[in-house]
Amino acid sequence: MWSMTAPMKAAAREERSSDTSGKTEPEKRGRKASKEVRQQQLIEATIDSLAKRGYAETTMADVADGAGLSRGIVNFHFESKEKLLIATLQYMYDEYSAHWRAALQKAGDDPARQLQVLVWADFDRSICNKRKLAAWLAFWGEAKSRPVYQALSSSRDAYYQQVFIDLCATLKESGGYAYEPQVMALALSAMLEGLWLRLMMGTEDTTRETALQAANAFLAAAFPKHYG
Amino acid sequence: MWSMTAPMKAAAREERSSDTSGKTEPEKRGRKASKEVRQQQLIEATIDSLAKRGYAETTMADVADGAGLSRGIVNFHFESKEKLLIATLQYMYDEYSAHWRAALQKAGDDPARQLQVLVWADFDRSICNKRKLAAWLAFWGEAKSRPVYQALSSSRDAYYQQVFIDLCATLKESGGYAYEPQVMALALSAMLEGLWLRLMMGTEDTTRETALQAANAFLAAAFPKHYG
DNA sequence: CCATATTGAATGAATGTTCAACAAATGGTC
DNA sequence: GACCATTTGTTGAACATTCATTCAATATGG
Repeated sequence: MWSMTAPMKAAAREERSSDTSGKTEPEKRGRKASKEVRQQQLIEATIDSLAKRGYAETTMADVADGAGLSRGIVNFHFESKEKLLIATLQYMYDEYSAHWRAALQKAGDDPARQLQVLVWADFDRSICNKRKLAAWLAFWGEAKSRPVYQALSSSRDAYYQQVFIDLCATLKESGGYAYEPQVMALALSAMLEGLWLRLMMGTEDTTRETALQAANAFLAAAFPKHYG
Repeated sequence: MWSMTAPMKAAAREERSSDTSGKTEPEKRGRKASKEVRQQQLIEATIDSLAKRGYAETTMADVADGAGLSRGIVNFHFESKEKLLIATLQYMYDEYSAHWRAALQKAGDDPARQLQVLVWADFDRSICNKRKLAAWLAFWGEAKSRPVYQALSSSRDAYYQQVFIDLCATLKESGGYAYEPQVMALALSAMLEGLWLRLMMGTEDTTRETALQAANAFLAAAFPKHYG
């Protein structure tokens, strides 16, 4: 439903876990905002709640409170709690998707640079912040037992993976490497997800900077001719 | 509480998601089993439920049913639902911990072989199966919002990470590599967790075999003198 | 004034916890 | 070994709470 509808506007907002709700926004807030504005507001409040309380403890009341609205409002805009959560997941999926596609677009034609840019995109502040990562992880935890989530829950989808494979294949040819592109692409994308996981868990020893360092070390090791 | 108490017995059982409960076990089952047996039985039923229904939908009734016992029994052996879940997480943590330590013990003195063995241990059937992985992910999804889980939820703890760093440092010296041991250790362990994640999600393109292939490709790229 | 949005109390279902009754094991005594 | 008392384990119904959902009343904007 909300596929690709202005996801970057929200992305540019970065972390907003400190300000408790959308109240401070310049949008008309008190009552009678447009449908789209209210829905996005509620989705953002849902992400807040997922990040703060986890999936299991996220309640409709908490979402409504977080948005500064009344209890029944969520069932009006979204039919049920389940649909709200699906819409939220779709929203994050679209945002992530649009982000790496835009980055790739601007990267130019050099495949080595394209791969580098994709890695950077993963650790961009607009995507890779505690709030969003926590929300992703909350969904992942429920994905296997909910078929509806499964398709959307891996932010890196089949197409993303294919782009990785193609880039690895191109680099292999131009650099004369020995690996299988498919295998190396899996190793690389798995490492990116693993670094996300570390950041989500919030262990002190992993920051966005050290994660990026690790990713670069991997690139240098796997493609020494290109990133030496 | 259950730290290190015979975790391998359960590990050897492998996947048991098909047989619905512990009923078929030769242990005395009908009534009045020993405290430890009942607790382990309930923990296994909890893992089943987490894997099948996810964290949010796991109920005390489902756990009791899964173990073939009555409703009130869980509150007798564990004081509350929260304590049952913590005990379950502790149980899995201990099992994982004991598994890689035992593998490392048997690996001999060659650091290259030790690292290889640690990677293999991660994809051993007793540890790396759908049931256990799903349960891990269920806990991870709740970890950031629950301080109690945080320490136990990263199966790979600080000590594990230090072992990785030390091995990377040793290999760097003997192979004359350029990377920073700490950074490469992070990249490697992140990739392992990322591969787990892929396996948990159950996407068709990643199996235990392809995951192991990817891990080996990483080792070969990062330590060409040792795994060429 | 009509369509649309919003409120907040009422409702009912789901679920964790408690507990009194009951059953099985244990151990001591004859 | 038989008997009984005590401890320990188990059951299932009752209870209290939390929460998603519904909806009649109300407010808003066009």
